[in-house]
Amino acid sequence: MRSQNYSKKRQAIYELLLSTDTHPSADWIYNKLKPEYPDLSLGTVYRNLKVLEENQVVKSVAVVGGCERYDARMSQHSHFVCKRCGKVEDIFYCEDMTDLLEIIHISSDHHIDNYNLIFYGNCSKCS
Amino acid sequence: MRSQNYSKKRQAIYELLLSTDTHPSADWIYNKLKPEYPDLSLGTVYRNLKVLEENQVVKSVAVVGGCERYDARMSQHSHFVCKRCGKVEDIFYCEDMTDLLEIIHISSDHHIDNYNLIFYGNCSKCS
DNA sequence: ACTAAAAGGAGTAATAATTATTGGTTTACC
DNA sequence: GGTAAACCAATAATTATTACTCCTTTTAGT
Repeated sequence: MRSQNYSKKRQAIYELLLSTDTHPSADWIYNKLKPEYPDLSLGTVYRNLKVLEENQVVKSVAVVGGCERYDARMSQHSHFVCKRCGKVEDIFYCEDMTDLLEIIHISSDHHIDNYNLIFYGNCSKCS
Repeated sequence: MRSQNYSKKRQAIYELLLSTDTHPSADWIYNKLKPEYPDLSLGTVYRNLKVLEENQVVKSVAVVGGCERYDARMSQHSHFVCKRCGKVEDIFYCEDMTDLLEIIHISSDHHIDNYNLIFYGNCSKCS
């Protein structure tokens, strides 16, 4: 990584992710940034998403229709996925599972880093 | 669907899923059944998994390394996924979220059918 | 500033999981 | 027995994602 900053495009990808709550796919990001960065390539979006993921400033929160969906909100929260339209929404009301993690760790002897809780259904528009 | 029963191969796929707790992928199922059904085709496995999923006797519980993993255990439970070796294990100790579902339904107006809770980490062998 | 090394990127080719198609076989049911 | 639907193998097609090649930009050390 460069010491100073992210590159222009990497920064743009990150900021787009920060600015939206739609939990976009790589393709969505590509199409959104293409007008402003006409020489952007889809491979660059994928590569930078991976870099941002390694840097722990972005994570994949769900796979909807075979397609990874990303989020720059790193605090623990859950998601709702509409099975019909594929929309992904944040769910903040959620119990703290710290105790549960501890219990599972002790009983299973696995080291658990994090968890992912996804609710599936039909959103208000689709039902 | 035929009125009597599942076809031989569909039944074999379903029974294999019932008999294991490894949460296999389509490919794993294919390779496991191939010796006994030499003319089995991978497409048949995919197609039947989809049929079984529609019939609600099987469900996809996780995507590990870009690969769907299936489970015939339909009662609500959670899973542990090892980030290193990709193993998927059942986690039964888990709070009942019925109340939570109700709260989310009321506050978000989405109709929630089910949820999926996955824990990620390194299994005892890998850590 | 100068330069070698590393990072970043576009464009394209390659992978890999999954799905669709086609054409033939088996089964159910009358 | 005949017909329509279910089933299936084989293959082709699709689609998301990754790897590769070659070029440009940036960085760090002198």
